[in-house]
Amino acid sequence: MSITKTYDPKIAEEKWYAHWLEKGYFNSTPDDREPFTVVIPPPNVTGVLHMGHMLNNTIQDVLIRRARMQGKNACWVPGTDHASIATEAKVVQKLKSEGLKKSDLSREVFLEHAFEWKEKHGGIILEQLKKLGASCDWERTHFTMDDGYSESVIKVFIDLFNKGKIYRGVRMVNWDPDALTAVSDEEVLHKEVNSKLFYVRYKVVGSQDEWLTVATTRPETIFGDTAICVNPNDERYKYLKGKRIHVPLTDREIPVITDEYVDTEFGTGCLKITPAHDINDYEIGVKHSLDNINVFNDDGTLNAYGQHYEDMDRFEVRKLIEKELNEKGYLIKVEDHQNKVGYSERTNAIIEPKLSLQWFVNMKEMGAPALENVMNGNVQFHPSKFKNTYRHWMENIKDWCISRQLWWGHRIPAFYYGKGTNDFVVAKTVEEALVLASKKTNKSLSINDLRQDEDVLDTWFSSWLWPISVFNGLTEPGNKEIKYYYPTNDLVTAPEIMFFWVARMIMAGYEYLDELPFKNVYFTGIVRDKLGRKMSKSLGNSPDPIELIHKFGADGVRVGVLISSPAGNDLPFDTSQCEQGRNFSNKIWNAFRLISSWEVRDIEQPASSAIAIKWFENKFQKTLAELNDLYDNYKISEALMVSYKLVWDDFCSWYLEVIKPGYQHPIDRRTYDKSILLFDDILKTLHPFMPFVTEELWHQLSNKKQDLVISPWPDTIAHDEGTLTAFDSAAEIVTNIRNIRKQQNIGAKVKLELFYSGKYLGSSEFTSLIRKMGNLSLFEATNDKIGNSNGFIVDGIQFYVPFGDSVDVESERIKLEQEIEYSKGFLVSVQKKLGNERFVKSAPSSVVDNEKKKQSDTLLKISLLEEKLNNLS
RNA sequence: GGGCGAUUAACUCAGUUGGUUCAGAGUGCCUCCCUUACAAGGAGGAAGUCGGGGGUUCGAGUCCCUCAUUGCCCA
Repeated sequence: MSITKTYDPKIAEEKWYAHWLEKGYFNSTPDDREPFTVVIPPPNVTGVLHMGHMLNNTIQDVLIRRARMQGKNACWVPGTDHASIATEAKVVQKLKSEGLKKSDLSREVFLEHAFEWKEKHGGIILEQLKKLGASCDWERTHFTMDDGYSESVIKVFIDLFNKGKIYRGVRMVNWDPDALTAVSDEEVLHKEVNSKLFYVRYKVVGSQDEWLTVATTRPETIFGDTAICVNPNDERYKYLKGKRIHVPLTDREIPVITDEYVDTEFGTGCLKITPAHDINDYEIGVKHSLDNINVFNDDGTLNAYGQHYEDMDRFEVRKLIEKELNEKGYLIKVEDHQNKVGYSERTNAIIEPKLSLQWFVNMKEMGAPALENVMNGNVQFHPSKFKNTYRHWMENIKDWCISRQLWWGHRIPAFYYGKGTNDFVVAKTVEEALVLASKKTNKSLSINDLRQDEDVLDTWFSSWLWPISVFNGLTEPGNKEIKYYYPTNDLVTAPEIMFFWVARMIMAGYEYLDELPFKNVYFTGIVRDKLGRKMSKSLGNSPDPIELIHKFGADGVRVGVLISSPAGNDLPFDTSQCEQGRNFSNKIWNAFRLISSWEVRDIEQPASSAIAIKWFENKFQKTLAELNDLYDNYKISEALMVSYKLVWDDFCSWYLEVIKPGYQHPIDRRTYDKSILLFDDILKTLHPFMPFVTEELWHQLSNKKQDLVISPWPDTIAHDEGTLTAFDSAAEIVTNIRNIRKQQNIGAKVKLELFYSGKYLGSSEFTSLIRKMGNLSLFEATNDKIGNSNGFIVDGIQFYVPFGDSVDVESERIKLEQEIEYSKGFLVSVQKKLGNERFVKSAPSSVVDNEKKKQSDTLLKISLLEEKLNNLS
């Protein structure tokens, strides 16, 4: 039987994923076992897998696979969200390429196109996750616009409305002039930009030639000015009180008002107030009962108030109006200026603050338990530093604008029967609405008198119910599944989603089930490229995950993304990490190849093998305990590193090298059988990270009744620290011998003699191991001082390797002198400490004893080294 | 402008309540080796004033103050 020299992931990946699915290992139904539930942060239905998903989902899969092996009923619920704006934009774009305009279509026809799009592209990302090895329960796949799910969204809207927690009102919203919809505060990105500050003079009404100068970044909003505001404490402008001002380019006159809001230092200290187009101005407008003049159309062009600029874009107008103001003598000067401008996260359009009638969720009441239960640790954040950010946001939370002027999404279940702001009812169906409306108006209305709200709900207004609604917790309250799986265990997501989603899921949890939605939140970092830039499609700096999987194998890529991504830290990604992962797969593969090449016979077990087994069993147990601890603390990349070193350094470099029989020699059965069991345990602990190669080898190593994916996680038993330290001493001796070989240019095949003076007790049972690994012909105690030899000290014992033919006394002398010098320096520092009375008095006795031991050890070492030096000839 | 982090080797990060030779790991780098599992490999090695300064302490990478740099969130 020949086994390929390098591991080929493709075969194993296809074979085992299909097998796992066929066996239904990923499917979960409630039973007696402890549940372990993870709901996927639903990716955008139109999305394709990017590196962020890779990181995120690999972590979830690691957690889920380990829980499954721990005997828990692991349930990972996959799905997608409908991503209102993003999807609608894509559909609009697609229609445009076919010569169709959204505005020419009816809502029904548009939605047909949208669903068609979703059917075609919606499943891509989930299929990609399978390539990664994601062990989701695919039978539970949800979509936020599925019937049952939609029902719960509408139900929650109605319920919150009836509780008075949802209201409709005119507010300043963030208007996206490209997408033609409002977006929430969280969907606006503020960026520092270079702009201009225009100094424009306004004439005082009734004066001959009296002017005041206003500084503004937005001269095009001049048509919407309804007041000039100065600080009441500003001496310069006290005389203006009660006067009226003429707005340039118009025939309007506006009052001068005073408000402490105005910063006397900024610009001229005179602020023009445009309540319809700036949130701060709006608030001042409300306070001073100013008019609102909206000068923009929804698409960002000016309306009739803009006079001859009507229908021209706001930024075009800014340029033209600068020219006109200048020509007509209104413009005093223009300065360069830096300010922050809001951009739409979805379309990158500059956000236009706009007054409009929208639906809001009152956050005050619902925010309280959501804040409290994170701060008190009921919901744990990993790493906990994110609690600060969370608290800051929750303490300054604003009401949530949930209406979107789109068609793709859950249509708001409000039905209007008149023109008044209050002439509506909220109901699940138009029939129910009719009953309510008739009651409210005391008139007999017909269905034709009712119009449903045209808008849909923010996508997050559906996905905040995700941990509940994937188990039908709202449509069938108290059902078996919601009782079993909820609250879920871990949520894995990016910090940028903390407010969009995490906070709101917690709110929904307490609002509807009076219970947290998940116990732990693991925040991943952002995946960045070598230059530190966030990986994004627009920059084109993100590798295609599927191609990476092709190249390095799913296991290799999983290792690659995990190896340097501690929780909450950004992941500076480089494909070389996947290469490292691939190499690791290969290393494991070759360990197997070595073992499987051995001929097994019933011969005596070498002492070196017996001790190696004893050592590795203890080493494995110690590592397992560490591993469990790291998992419990969500230190996933550290857990991987610990596993990596266990395999590479301990198992391959030491254990296998010790037990490896000579070329074309057989191995004894005891060692062989034990090695298979040890390898099995390793595969178990590696499985969550590298599911494919481990399952493959699990079966190749020996006949198994059970697949690895559902095999029990190894039990922890006490380990013997003494065996481990004894091995470390032995290893140190071997390393010293190798060092001497290297320094003296002695080949690995040349046998050496090793002598030691003193009592070598610590590692006596490791003698045979040292002989084998050091390739020694002799290893014994001596009372003679061996002059011409290379030497080293381990555990206070002097070791000698007599010089062979090639003698280099001088280099050995230098080495010894350096070592003595270092040891003496070290001794001085120790003695300084011990000479300090206050140290001896105040430090705990264990620490003092330790220093004393260091002193005596070092004294011994120095005397040994000096003796050795004297014996050189 | 307000708030919260971070700064340890060339890179990415560990470092629990201050106390063993505590200055670590992986990668990279250097040297030697195509040795009979693996060159996607083996053996060995160099590398850091723990951002600067001050303080508390017998003792500080760890606690406090301050400055610098940098990141994130909010306005």
